Amino acid sequence: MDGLEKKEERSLNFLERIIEDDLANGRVPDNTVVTRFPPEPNGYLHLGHIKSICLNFGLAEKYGGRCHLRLDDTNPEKEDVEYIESIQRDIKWLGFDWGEHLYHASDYYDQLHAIAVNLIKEGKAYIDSLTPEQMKEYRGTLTSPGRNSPDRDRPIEENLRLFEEMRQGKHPEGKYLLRAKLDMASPNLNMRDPALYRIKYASHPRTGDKWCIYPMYDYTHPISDAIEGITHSICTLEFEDHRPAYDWATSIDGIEHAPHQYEFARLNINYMLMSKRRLLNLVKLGIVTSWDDPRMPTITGIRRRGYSPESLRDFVSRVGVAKVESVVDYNLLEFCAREDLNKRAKRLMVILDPIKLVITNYPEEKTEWFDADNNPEDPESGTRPIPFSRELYIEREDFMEVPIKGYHRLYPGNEIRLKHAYYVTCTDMVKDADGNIVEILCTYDPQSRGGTTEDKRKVRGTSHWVSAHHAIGGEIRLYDKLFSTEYPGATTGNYLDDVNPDSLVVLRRAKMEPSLRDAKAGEYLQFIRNGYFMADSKDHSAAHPVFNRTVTLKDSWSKKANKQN
RNA sequence: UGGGAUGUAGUGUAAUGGUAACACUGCAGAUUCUGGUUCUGCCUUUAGGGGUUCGAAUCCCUUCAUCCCAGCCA
Repeated sequence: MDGLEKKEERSLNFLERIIEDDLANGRVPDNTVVTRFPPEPNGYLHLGHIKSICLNFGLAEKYGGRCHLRLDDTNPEKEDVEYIESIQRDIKWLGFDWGEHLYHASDYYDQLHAIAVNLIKEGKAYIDSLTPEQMKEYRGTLTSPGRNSPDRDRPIEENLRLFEEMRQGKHPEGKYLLRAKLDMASPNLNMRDPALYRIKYASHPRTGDKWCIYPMYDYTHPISDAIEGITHSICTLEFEDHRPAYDWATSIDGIEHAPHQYEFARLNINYMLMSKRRLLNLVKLGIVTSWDDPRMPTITGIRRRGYSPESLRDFVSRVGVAKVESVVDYNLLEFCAREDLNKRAKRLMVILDPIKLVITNYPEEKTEWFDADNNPEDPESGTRPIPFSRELYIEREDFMEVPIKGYHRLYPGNEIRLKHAYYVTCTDMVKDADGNIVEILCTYDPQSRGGTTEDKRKVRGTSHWVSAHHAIGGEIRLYDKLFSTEYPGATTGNYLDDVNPDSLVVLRRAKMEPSLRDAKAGEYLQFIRNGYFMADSKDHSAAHPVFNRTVTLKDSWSKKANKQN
């Protein structure tokens, strides 16, 4: 109880404060907080979007309101149904539900058009025939004001006629533009007569060829928010300069409901890239195999890698939300993955880099079955039988002919425990002609059956193992960070220079517990002492098992060992 | 004197005029049938300067630093 209450006491972030203040002062219609997640369907959702999703859906949930999913599809040149579908799949996987409230900016094209016509009639918008180059020139610069377009005072009737002709497809792309009549001298460039509609002969994923004029973001987004009754429209910092445009659009005559825009800092993580454009580039260049390559920070990629939605949501909540540009440490992401996976992952024994171990005093044909814990963290998880026999595989790094200081695994004369099974002592080894160790010879203590002895003598090392006769083969994909520097591209200016050449290491000689044949994508696994893994959703099969490493286990030994050498 | 925003341990985020704190990282140690987990401890913080105040991370002035904006992208 105490713990729960303390959790509730956690201080509010700035958005929660705004909402609670609005609620307390009766500024929220029907006391219902309405937010929206408005992705543009021009790429796959990534970790950065998860923050926005959690914020928007989380805020609505916390205050008993609702959150809409609105696809911001105003630029048919870049958008695609592939993305529209993946976005919905990814949000659902994260565990959020927009219920009936799935919308598209394109749902409002008719209304948007009618409002634009009204604007023209009121003399608040005009058709401009400036070329893009001229537009740029007339716009002025950051430090100097712009100039009015010669078309700014075009008669209303003519504006109306030209806008209609634009709609009917009577003019080529770029010929005309509908612009709001605001202030060319504004220090805010977004207010220097922003474009409202442009001509684009592109077929739209939803409206097909109905339109050849498409509305711009600064016009569409705020009005869409207003139409849907959004109360709190939250977006990232770079839209701060657009807020005056937002406020202008939501105060157009006839728009009753006026939502407000609030900005927060987008999520950045070191060693990662978080822009759709650059992620798309990685796919196009073949640096990764696809959008769902397990090294990608896309939701679909992280999912395939083996992260759970719970750990991702936990990550976002730990990151917090503020208005300061920040870079979150990659370590926090891995911490969240491990913390979650530790509680839920099924433990299994897999030898990544096998070396044979023969127990010379163990009967040749005998097989014993031991019960292994499925998860020591979860008493409910039960046990599974694992076969043991005279010939086993252990991890090559679990043996050293000449042990370094502090090494308490297997070496000549040393006794270790084979997890769940017996104590074994190394008596000898077999080498090939080149002097490479090819086999380790041991004796076992029959009294240590099950992994403990009556005399309670201590063994410092415990190794995992698989029975050579029963083991299955398969492919293990060891993933690491896609970039090897904290800020990809920081030194050379080209992020491609910092791609980590070892971001994927494929192991094909691994030996696994037979039960792994039945593993399925979506099952959280821990290969004991090696890390967390998941069957690959595309390539895994019983005939050819394939596992992706989600994240390693924390490893305090290799650090120590490296320091010594 | 273009506009807008932001500065709290290495990294995130609290403290909203009253003892600067939590998490991650890092470093020690204890426990452990995973060198995992768990537990304990340690390190390091209010951008600078001035002012108001009994008292300032918080209010005021000022300096500095960083980020965003000149798409018919979102």
